[in-house]
Amino acid sequence: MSSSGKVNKDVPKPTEAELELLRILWERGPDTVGAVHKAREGQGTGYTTTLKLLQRMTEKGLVLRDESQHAHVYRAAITAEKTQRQLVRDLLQRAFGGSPLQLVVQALSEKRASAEDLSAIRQLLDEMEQKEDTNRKKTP
Amino acid sequence: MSSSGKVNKDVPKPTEAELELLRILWERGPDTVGAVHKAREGQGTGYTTTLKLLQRMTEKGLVLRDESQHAHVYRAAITAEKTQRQLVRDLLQRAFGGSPLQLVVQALSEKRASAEDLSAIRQLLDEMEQKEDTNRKKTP
DNA sequence: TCGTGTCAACGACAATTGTCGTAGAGCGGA
DNA sequence: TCCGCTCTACGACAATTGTCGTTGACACGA
Repeated sequence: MSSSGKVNKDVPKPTEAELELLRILWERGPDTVGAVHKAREGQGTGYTTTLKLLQRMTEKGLVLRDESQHAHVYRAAITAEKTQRQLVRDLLQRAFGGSPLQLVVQALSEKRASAEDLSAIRQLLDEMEQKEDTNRKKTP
Repeated sequence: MSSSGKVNKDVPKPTEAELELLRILWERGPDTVGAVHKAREGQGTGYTTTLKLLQRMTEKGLVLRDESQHAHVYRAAITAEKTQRQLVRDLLQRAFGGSPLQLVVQALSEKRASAEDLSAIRQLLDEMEQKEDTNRKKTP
C-alpha cells in the first residue's frame, strides 16, 4: 500500500461537529465558510463557530484551505468512504470486540432497510463468499 | 414503541474510556474497582483513574453501585445490546445519513467475516424480508 | 490495641470541544 | 474617497474528559 502519491497522513478521528461539516463539504463540494454555515442553519450556532471549526480542522488536516480568494474556500481532505471506514472500524473495535456480525445485526434492525438495500447486501455476501473460496484455494 | 415496562431513562452516550469499562463489566459481571482496574492493566493508567471513571459513570447512570460492602461493587446499568444499538444508530445518523446499506458494506469489508457470520447475516435478511411482507399486509 | 494495607472521596489539572465576541483587513458602490 | 459589508484572525470561556495525588475511613491480623 501507499504506492501512488496519496500519502494521506494520519488525520485524527473527526469530532461530532467536525463530521457534520465534513458531510456538508462532501455533499456540496468545496465551499466558503459562509456557504457551509448557511447549510447548517437551524443549529442555532453562529458564523464564527463554523469558521473556528473549519480553521481547527485545517490545522488537523481534516480539510484543505484555498486562500487565493478573499473568502477562503475549504474542501474535505479525506473522502467520505475513508472516514466512514475509519469510524466503522473504530466502533467495531470499541463496542463490538471486532466481530462484525453483531454490528451488522444492529445496523439492519435499527433502521428498516429497503428491499433494494437487502438485495444489495445479499449480493455483497455472495461476492464475499466467492472471494472466500478463492482465498481458501490460494492461501491454504 | 416503549410498550413494556423497561423505562430505562436517558443515559448519555458512553465516552471511549467509559465504554471500555462497560465492556469489562459486561464480560465479567458486577465487580469491584480493583478487579475492573486489574482487567485493564497494560493501559498504564492508575487505580484512581478507574475509580473516578466509575464514580462519574454512577452519576450519569451508566453503572449501578452496591455500597453494602467495604469495596463497592459496580455493575452495568445498561445492556451491551442496548448500548450497541444506541451507538450504531448514532453512527448511522452522523456518518451515513441514516442509510444502513453503506454501514453494512463497510462493516463487512472491514473485517473478514467468518462463514458462520455470513450465513447468519443471510438468515437475518430472510427474516427481515419475511417480516417486511407481513408488515406490508398489516400496516399499509 | 496498633499498624498496615485497601479503598473511597475530593479536588485538581491539562487537553479538547463547541461556542462566541471583538478587532481588523479588504473590496465594492455612492 | 469614504462607508459599510463581508470575512478572517485571535482570544476567551465553560463544559467535558482522562488522568492523578492526597487524605481519610475501615478492617484485619499480630
